[in-house]
Amino acid sequence: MAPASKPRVRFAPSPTGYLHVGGARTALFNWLFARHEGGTMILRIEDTDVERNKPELVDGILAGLRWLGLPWDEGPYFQSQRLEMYRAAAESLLAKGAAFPCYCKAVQYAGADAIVEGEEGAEKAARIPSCPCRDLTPAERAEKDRQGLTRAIRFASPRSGVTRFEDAVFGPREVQNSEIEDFVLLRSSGLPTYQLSVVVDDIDMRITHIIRGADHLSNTPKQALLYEALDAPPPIFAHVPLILGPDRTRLSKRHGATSVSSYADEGFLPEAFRNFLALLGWSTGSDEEFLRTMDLIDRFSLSGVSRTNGIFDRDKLEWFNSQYLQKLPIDELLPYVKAELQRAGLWREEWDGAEREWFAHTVDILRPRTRLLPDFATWSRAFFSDDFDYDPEARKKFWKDPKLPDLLGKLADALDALSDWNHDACDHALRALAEAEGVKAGLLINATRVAIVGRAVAPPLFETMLVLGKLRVIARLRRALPFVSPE
RNA sequence: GGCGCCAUGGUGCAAUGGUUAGCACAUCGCCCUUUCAAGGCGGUAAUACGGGUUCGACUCCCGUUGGCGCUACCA
Repeated sequence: MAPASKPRVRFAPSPTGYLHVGGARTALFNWLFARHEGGTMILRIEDTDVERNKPELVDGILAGLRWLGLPWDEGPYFQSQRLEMYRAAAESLLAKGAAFPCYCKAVQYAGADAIVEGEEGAEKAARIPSCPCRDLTPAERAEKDRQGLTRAIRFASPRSGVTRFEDAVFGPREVQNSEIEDFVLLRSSGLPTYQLSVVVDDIDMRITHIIRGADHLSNTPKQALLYEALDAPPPIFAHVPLILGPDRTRLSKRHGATSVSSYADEGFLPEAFRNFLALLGWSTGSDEEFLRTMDLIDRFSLSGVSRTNGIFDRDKLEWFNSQYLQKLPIDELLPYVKAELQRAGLWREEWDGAEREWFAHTVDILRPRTRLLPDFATWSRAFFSDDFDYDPEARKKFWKDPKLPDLLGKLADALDALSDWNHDACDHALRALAEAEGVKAGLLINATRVAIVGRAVAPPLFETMLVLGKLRVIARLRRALPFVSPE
């Protein structure tokens, strides 16, 4: 047994788009694995494609990882700053004869689909193209160089035999080398392709486990070949299944919100998001679902990763969020609510000081009804501000009875006369009035709720009244009277 | 087209070759109830299809179908 060194993993996004849910889950799996194993997670930005690369997106990706709560241990490294290393590797491969210069124009060699579209007979022969430049003699190469032709460097794939590698999720794999084309390592621009840079970096950074999307599975044999050609031991690969949209196609912009930041904006809790993401393509093997981050770290194992592509289920995500909104220790939740109220311009500093207990209690009675953070500032607004309006639907539903203006006025008086402001006192006062007036308590309760919080949705009335306080309740009741008259 | 991967309710996951195929989301109903939630209880709903192997197959093998991926001087 080799001395067990701690695993080193990396998350390697390319800045061609924002951090989407698929990338987020890959990052999460890497992070969970590293934390579980006591290893290291490296962040590397794969920005070798100058055409598509958008440097300004890097900040967004970093912000997404921070919001998700996935701090990396090393990096970020940028491939664009390590170009010399890739060129040197390509040169050494060239020197060894494991690679060769290619003088073809890029368009001449643009993918199998283009090549196959010929006559029927030609199809089979054209399958795995092998670049003719591979067989050029030294003299011919010298001649091409003299002509000043631009050259790319291609890997000279073995023409027979098989290539094997180990995948922690998909098991041992092997492919026929005849299926592997002479892929480009260094473009004619001198910039490396993904295949080269990823292997060179993973070797240089001593990566032990490559956890990435299954879309890379088919290309892994090429990389296994490169490890061999570079005299480096291959790492353990772990390809995780893809996340698809509800229409079973790859997640993309047309599926609506796919960027992590949009979920942050919508008011999801990062930990709920993590819990949801972790269970998409991985399970503990049991039925447990509510797993806090410590639990996830504790149980995470590559052996629990599924091989089946999964569909992003927004409903389940929301369910997880509502679970966290309800089950989190109140002190953990408060900062999020505070931030939400600040965002809505409703925050008051005393809720962090003298009235902290009031704030905690109010949030506590509100939270069973919340699903997203903004709920605290929208339908719960009246709990944090005197400036609120009456929901038209609620008015329509609970302010129908023509006796209501009169009744609510009397209720305000009765409440005003109370010497003690507590749940039972309010309860008794309201019910006594209902009985004296010959109406159901429910009529008064529902109408009062709309009057004091403006909505049909709120915690139980007397708890609401306690939290609002006597003065507010009475004032709001009287303020509502002119509006209660049914048309 | 070629090569490869995958296949359990609508969705996400369970089930040493032997269970009435389990859990959760969604959905429907009931309970609770002062609105809305939450919570509790229950219902509808799945092993893609066809062949094998086996006393016995969701599980192993083959084929078909379907989905996905790769097949770029993208990553």
